[in-house]
Amino acid sequence: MSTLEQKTKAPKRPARSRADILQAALEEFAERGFDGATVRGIAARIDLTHGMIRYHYDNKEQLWFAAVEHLFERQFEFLKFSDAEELEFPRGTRARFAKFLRRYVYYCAKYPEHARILMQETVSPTPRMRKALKQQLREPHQTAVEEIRLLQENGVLKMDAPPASIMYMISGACQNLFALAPEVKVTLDYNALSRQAIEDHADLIVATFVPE
Amino acid sequence: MSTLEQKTKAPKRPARSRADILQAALEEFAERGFDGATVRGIAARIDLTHGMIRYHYDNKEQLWFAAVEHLFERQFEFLKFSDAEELEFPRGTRARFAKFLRRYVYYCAKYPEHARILMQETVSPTPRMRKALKQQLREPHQTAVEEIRLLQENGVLKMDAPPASIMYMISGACQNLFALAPEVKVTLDYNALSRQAIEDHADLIVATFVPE
DNA sequence: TCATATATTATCCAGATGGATAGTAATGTG
DNA sequence: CACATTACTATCCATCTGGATAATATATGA
Repeated sequence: MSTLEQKTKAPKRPARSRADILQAALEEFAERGFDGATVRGIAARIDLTHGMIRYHYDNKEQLWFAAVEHLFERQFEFLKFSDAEELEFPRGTRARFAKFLRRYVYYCAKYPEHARILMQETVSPTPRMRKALKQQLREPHQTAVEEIRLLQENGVLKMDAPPASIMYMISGACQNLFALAPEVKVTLDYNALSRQAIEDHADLIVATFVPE
Repeated sequence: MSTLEQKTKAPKRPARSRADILQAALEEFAERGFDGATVRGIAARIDLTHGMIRYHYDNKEQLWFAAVEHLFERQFEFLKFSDAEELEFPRGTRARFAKFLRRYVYYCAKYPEHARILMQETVSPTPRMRKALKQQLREPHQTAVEEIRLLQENGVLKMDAPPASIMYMISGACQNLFALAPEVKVTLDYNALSRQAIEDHADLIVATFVPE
């Protein structure tokens, strides 16, 4: 029951939507980490006072949790296979895996803050953060591992290695170029977020991990 | 000219070495980011007062710079090929690339804070940090790209993709499992830093990127 | 129009932080 | 032993931070 939704008697609409605040929070947390991020800094990104943020969210940790929840919902929507696609691309097939990988590369390029936030927040999480990550990540990760096992059985993935190892190798291969895009620009003068670069990387990923 | 080194007349040896302080700084910066890290927190990790840190380093940014410099020196030493190895493994050969990749995986597993720090600090660096990264990263990155070009010409790397794309794909594939080791433990109950897991990942990386 | 629920502003506060400084302890050299 | 040099402690301070609260604005429904 978000305080941003108006209920029975609900005058005066908010100037900034819930999504605006959470996106600003994601960017601030991604850039500065949980401790480095400030409520005032998040507010300033969308011309709010820090009091307004605290009006909608009890404290910084709850805001972080809401932002991460928003992040995963958005990712789920982005990567989800439609009913038609589910029929066309059955689980465990090469075609499905290739399609998923390509879509995942597009996701990483569109929301590079995802990788950055996870990298920062999973280093030494507080008990509450551990719990949050368990809730948000455990199930999708385990189904991903199942899918990898299936792909191994079907001979699509020929690697003989622990599924966890394969999974993090591939996700790292997809994410890294975009999560470090500013570094790539400075050191190699390569614009990783250009349309062409994204397409090239998707091609490379598919060619590397789903050969033939 | 570090104030930690004793010069002509130099009584009273320091209780903590320069390397101790920089390692503590690296861990704090890796865990909490530049803004989130505190000088007092770094000092506390090795039982120093924050005054002592400021005695050796003028300010937080200089300390960060020294820590990153230390990081890259350590990496260079770790990955460097000895003279004997340079003879045995000429540039642009498959054997050299395989050896390098395996060594890089070991490095990532031993110093996971490396990937974390770069991920945090290259997101929106201040002008001074941009300059620092240029100085430390530009040259090694460009020689790495040259090596990739050579490997492509020699047919060792068969991928037809921009070298920057290949480079960040491979480094991400190597780093990710270890940089996110705490996450892997929580979500998949897989100990990425165990000797066996490291060896498995090195095998997987070599098999994937240097096939045959 | 007026009550009411929500949105927003303007403060205040205690604690932490980076930075500064004055003074003290230890140790090698002359 | 004195003295210079380095290592270290103990403070102090302005600023920023998360959090709290009281007053105000705005739009809707009765």
